[in-house]
Amino acid sequence: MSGTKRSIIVTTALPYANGATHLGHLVGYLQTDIWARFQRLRGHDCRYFCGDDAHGTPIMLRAAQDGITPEQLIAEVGAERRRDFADFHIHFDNYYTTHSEENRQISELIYQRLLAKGHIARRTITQMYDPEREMFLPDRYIRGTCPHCGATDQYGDQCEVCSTTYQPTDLIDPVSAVSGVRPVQRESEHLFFKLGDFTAVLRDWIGRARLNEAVARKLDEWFEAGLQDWDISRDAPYFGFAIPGETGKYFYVWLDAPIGYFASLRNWCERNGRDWHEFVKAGAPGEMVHFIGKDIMYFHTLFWPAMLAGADFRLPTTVNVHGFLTVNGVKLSKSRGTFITARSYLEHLHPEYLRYYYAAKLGSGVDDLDLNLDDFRHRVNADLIGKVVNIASRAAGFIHKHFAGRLSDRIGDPELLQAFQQAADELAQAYENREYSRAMREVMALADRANQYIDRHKPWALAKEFGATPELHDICSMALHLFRILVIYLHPVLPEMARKVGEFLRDPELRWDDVRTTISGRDINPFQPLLTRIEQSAIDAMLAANAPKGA
RNA sequence: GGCUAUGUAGCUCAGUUGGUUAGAGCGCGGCACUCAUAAUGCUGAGGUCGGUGGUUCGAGCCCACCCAUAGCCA
Repeated sequence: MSGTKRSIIVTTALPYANGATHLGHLVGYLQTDIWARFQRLRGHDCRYFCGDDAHGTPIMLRAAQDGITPEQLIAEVGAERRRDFADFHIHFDNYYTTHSEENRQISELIYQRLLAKGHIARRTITQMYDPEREMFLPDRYIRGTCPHCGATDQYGDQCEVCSTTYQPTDLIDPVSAVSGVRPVQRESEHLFFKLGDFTAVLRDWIGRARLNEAVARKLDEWFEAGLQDWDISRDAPYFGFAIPGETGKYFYVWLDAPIGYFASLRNWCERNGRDWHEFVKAGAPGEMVHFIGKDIMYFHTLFWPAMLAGADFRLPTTVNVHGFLTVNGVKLSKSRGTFITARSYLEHLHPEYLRYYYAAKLGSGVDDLDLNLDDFRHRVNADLIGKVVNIASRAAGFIHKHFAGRLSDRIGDPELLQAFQQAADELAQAYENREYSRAMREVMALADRANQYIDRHKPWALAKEFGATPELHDICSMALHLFRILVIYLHPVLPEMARKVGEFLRDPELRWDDVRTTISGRDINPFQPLLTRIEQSAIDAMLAANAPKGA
């Protein structure tokens, strides 16, 4: 146990319950899972909550298109998500859904508190309406000609050709993407959350939240522009929660989505005999850490903390923002074959390859992460198989052949052992600060030193010349001590490998502080291959499975 | 269009408050070794740091403009 025991709630942005999990999704979940596993290995209470973001117009329309109910759609997608995440060894303490009774209750509670304190305004707005489907249309469901550059078939909010932003009413020849008819303008009364009421509260919170510098700069821009009211209602038909005291009005999906973190937590508490208030009440002692992508900063750094403050809940400890994934330098795109689904990856490649590769490239910033598939193969093969696993592979044979599987009770090179142990603090700091790429570099530098140690002492030559000498015993045992420490350092990233190594060394825990001890004199099990190389053919097969149809 | 970021060897990335010949890993060449999942060790060749112009005794690191890329504009 390192220092005081911390109580930490972590979340990753809830995935929207339509469409398959892809490798872009995994950046956030793996970043979070590694952080949460690290905290647990250190002995802290760290609980990871997530779930499906299940509401909104896209899900309603997608279900209608598939001829099923929204409930059926989100159940199917939810089952897939759980499998995908579990197969990547992402461990949630609870994976729930925003379409739940807990979420309804908390959403209503927060809304009513905001309403009672005068933070809700009403205003009539004009929106595009599809007269055939009898529904208001979100901007992205209106297509038309860009008023700025004249490009045809553009979305209702922004032109993909000239990137101008505009209102859907500005489009030339607008068409409903749902029915194909020309939408009409129609008035409707909407409810607004008065975000500006929380300007001082938010500024104060941001000063304490240890946000990334780039994130803080972006926030400054938003503050300078002034915080505007947020439209939190949508008219029927809508798949979501009805707003209490209103007729035909529903909470906008983004209102109840972050509340889903609390719903997931509450559901877990109810099943584990805990009171969820102890985690979320104003002034609650523990930490609450959100991991999100850079596209949804506004929701998590302004709307969400303001809602919490207005409804007398605790505020987040911090919000960690990551960038987007590119594959071979281009963004995920079905037509370019870079939209690689989690499932297709798992059918051809081991999940821990990707966990390691992402870790090797993730820093604390908002930079995008490139999955370069050639680099991926070379890097994983060189680091994980060539360097790390190889250490055990080259030492274990001697231990079993000459020493009946028992390690020496002497330490071959105390100074080197100490150097490995002393890396713990720096590596812990790197994990804590989400500088995983730094941590991986340091671990691989240590792995190099372990291989150099073996080369310098040439156990194969000693065995050939002198047989089973104490020196041979010490050298090979030493290599395994070093290997064990490396695996502990990699444990948050490679939990399955750590488990296998725990069995191999008959040392099942392999927690962070175990680097301080050794397994001198212990009997170990025969060495089994822990991880095999990435073959180009596996990558080719995965790419073929995601290739655009007809290409 | 505005804003916030990013742009460093073939690839992926580090580069602390501006200061001697710009670093790492992978890949590539050479040598050694053969215990190991052809893995390992030693060694070498590759960048003038997106572009232009400034500030400074001195800039990858500051300023201006430009180009490319990403996200946001609720």
